[in-house]
Amino acid sequence: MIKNEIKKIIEDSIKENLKGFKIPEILVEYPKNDIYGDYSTNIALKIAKNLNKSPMDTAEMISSKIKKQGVVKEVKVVSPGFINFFVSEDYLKKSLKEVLKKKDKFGSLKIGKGQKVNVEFVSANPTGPLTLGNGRGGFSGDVLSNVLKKAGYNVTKEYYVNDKGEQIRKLGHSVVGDKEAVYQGKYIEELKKRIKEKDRDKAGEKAAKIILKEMIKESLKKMKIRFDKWSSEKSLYKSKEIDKALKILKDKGLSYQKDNALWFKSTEFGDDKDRVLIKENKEETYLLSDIAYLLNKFKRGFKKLILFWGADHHGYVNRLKAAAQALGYNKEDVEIIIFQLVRLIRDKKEVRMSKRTGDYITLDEVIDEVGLDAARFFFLTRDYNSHLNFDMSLAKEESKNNPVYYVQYAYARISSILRKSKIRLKKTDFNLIHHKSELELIKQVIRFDEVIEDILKDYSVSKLPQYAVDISDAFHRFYENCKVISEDIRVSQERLLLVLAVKIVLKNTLDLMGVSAVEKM
RNA sequence: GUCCCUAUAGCUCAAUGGACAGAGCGCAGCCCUGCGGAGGCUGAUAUCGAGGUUCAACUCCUCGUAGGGACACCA
Repeated sequence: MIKNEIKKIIEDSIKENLKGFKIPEILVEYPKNDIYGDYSTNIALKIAKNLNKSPMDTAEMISSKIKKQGVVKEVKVVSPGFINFFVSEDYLKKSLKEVLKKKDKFGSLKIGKGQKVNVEFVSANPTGPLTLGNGRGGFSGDVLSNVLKKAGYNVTKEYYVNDKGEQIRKLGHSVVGDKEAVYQGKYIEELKKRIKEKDRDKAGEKAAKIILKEMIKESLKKMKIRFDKWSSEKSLYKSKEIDKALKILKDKGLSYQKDNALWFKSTEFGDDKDRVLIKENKEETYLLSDIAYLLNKFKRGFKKLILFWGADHHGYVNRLKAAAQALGYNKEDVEIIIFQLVRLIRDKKEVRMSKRTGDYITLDEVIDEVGLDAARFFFLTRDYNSHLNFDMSLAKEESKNNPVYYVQYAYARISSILRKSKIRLKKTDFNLIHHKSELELIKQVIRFDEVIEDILKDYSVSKLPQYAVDISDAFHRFYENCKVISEDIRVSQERLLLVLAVKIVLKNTLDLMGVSAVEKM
């Protein structure tokens, strides 16, 4: 990985110049403008003050000890103190050969060291069809899991089913159709026809099962999301794990009785108020089962728990983190990713998505209308913090003219070229590659593993579609400038190998995103 | 009232505190005697407001303004 090699070079130089100096995190970035080279660092600007030197002098000092060999072709110090690196062409070509050698293994990292990670996402209550919000969390969780696997983690994708309690009871009311009915919509009408139970609780349970099996699981299939593990709230009661969790809290003195209810002293761990575990009516709260579930996950050996929650659950974060600490685990090992909700616009008006009013568009409908690839790409491109507006008409319009097609078109073009060529591809040192657009393309190709590493830092899967667009962009430009298949067999052969490398990496990227790589379109 | 998120081009979104703020759609043009024109190339248009921190602020802090969400013995 070139980025890390450069980091090492900088580190070595600083060590050589300043024995015993405590080096802060060295940041290596891609300069926006290529006159500033391929990689750049601001380290001199960062440490100059501590050294009582000017940033320029510091930068000069660091760069003077860097030899122009191997990866580094040129080092330039630029005001106010940046050190810019130009990567040697030979090194680029060497890295390109590595891509061709490793094929789809390129980009696989060992950072995870096989550590067990649990990623929980969607986990929608079985009370209705999946919504756009579930789509956002679902695609993000799925793709992050793929990236973690690629980085060497042992990942379990998990769905937690709340098949017990208040929501199910409300569902029961709705199916039976009494005064306390809350859910509406076509699916409730369907359920009413199918479920003859007069007992609300039984009706609710039956309905939940049907919804989970026939609606949610079917939607997930459509979304191409496969969970490794399904956990159920009810089973936590059956297995007595609820009691075990309760006992731990009691033994640690972290629960107490008040107003005929049992409370959890979550304030001891930074929550703003204590929370109820067992209500006055002797019923357990969801928090209690969530605590038991947390314990269950840790007991299964996961070192890290990642959860995808919609912004409406934000207030719940401190509670769960408090619970983790109460059980004796680190709150840092519970990573809760909050994504902002999706607003749906139809006919220029906002459509409130609510299972309770029956006024919503299901995820299924959206996928059917815009296509899975476009839907995935659309959701993945947005940052978790963006409050995105999903305009149905726009989405349909864009589905024909979407960045995803730009990427897929690049892939189809590549496939077409490779199909067309009859030249046998042999090993090469790429001595005939020198055009700017060729070199730019190589730089994009070999950057793939750096993208994976970057995503691990903040779990932002949106870097993936961005990268897919970047590499497609570089390819299309290369295509305009350089004819791949020509009379010159030697040039053709080298370019074909470059195209093959692009194909390998692009396929890899699309696979991680769960977007199909099509040979023809 | 308290807490969280957001405000960037006409629209939808990018930009680990960095060097002239990037894409797509839309708009004004140009490019097929060349492997897929679903492409390439030009151009126009943007950081909500006021202070502050910093060598450097779309990014961090404070105060506003506007929008979304959360504040239960609901999940």
